[in-house]
Amino acid sequence: MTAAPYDIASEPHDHAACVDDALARAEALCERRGVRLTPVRRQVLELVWRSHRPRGAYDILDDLASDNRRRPAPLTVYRALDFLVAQGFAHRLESLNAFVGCVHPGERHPTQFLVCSDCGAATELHDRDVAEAIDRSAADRGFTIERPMVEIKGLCPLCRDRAGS
Amino acid sequence: MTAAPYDIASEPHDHAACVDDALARAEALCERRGVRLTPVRRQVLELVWRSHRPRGAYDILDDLASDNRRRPAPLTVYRALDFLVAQGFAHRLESLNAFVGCVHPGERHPTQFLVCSDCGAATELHDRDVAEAIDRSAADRGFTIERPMVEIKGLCPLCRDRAGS
DNA sequence: AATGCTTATGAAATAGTGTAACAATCGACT
DNA sequence: AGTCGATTGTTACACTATTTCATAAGCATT
Repeated sequence: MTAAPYDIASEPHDHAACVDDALARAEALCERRGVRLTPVRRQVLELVWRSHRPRGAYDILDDLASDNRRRPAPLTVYRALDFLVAQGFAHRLESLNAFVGCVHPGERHPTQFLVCSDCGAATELHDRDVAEAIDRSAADRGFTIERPMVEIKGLCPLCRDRAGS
Repeated sequence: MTAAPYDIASEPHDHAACVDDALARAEALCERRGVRLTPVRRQVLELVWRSHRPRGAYDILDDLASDNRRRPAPLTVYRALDFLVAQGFAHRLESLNAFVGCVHPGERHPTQFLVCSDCGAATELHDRDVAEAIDRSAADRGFTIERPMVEIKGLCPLCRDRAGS
């Protein structure tokens, strides 16, 4: 039996399918929720999904500038990103000031990230034990959680192996 | 029996003693480690400790400008902050781009923060369960942790009660 | 004290990230 | 068509952080 692949974020895979899937899900969810996946928002979502590495707002802005005729204002990108995050289609990584597509759009579970400091890939986790430990810890202190933020920096298996060899 | 105070960060207390204590510990640790707590670094540490709310580098810079005759360059503050963080005398809160004094300088345990979105106070935790859950979660995926970052946004008990009443 | 080495600070410019304020436009519904 | 709310455009600005190069301060060794 071979080891299971670490994660889609750092394993080679059919990424075009990833993107198509993400766009299709977003479309469906917007329909259901009665919100609009406008061209700008759709395009930004696509750009966020260009890789599994978190991307800065200005990176995305540069892409928009080359894809389109005119360069939109930063605010345009930030507004689209705000929308995508609010709808759960993307996540913001506070420690990187960057954004990455959400692999489980629609569901709203507490999320953690493993961020590789070498290749930059960000792996989205939904670890119940971590979430519960955080809930308990906050509750013990009478603290009401609004948004727990867990971003774990380190080396992904691929980069670790590469460094070790 | 009265309830234990929530935390020094949001409870009234003798803050001057807090600061004195922090400076004394830093001094002792620098001595032991053979590194220098220069005037700039000392002053920045003091300013980081002006409250239990995380402070931005430019806030600190403004304070330096009014305390001293001349306004130092931003870099001066960032270098001092880098030193303080490296020595474990202060923490950087990634989600706020801000810095706060470390309540347990010298020891190097994994740290979590409860950040009140209302009053801004940041409470430093060292919760073993949270740390271990994170360690397990990363280990399961072959991920080597360098720096786990846990910043929990929400309402501290004081602000929650105030909001509720 | 003079030398050379390392560490720390100063100064100026610039890069990177994010928002405020206001105007114009679009879509859905009377 | 008219109206309302949501979305986008435009300009300017605020905040956060680093690059580059120069200077100075501490320290060990002659």
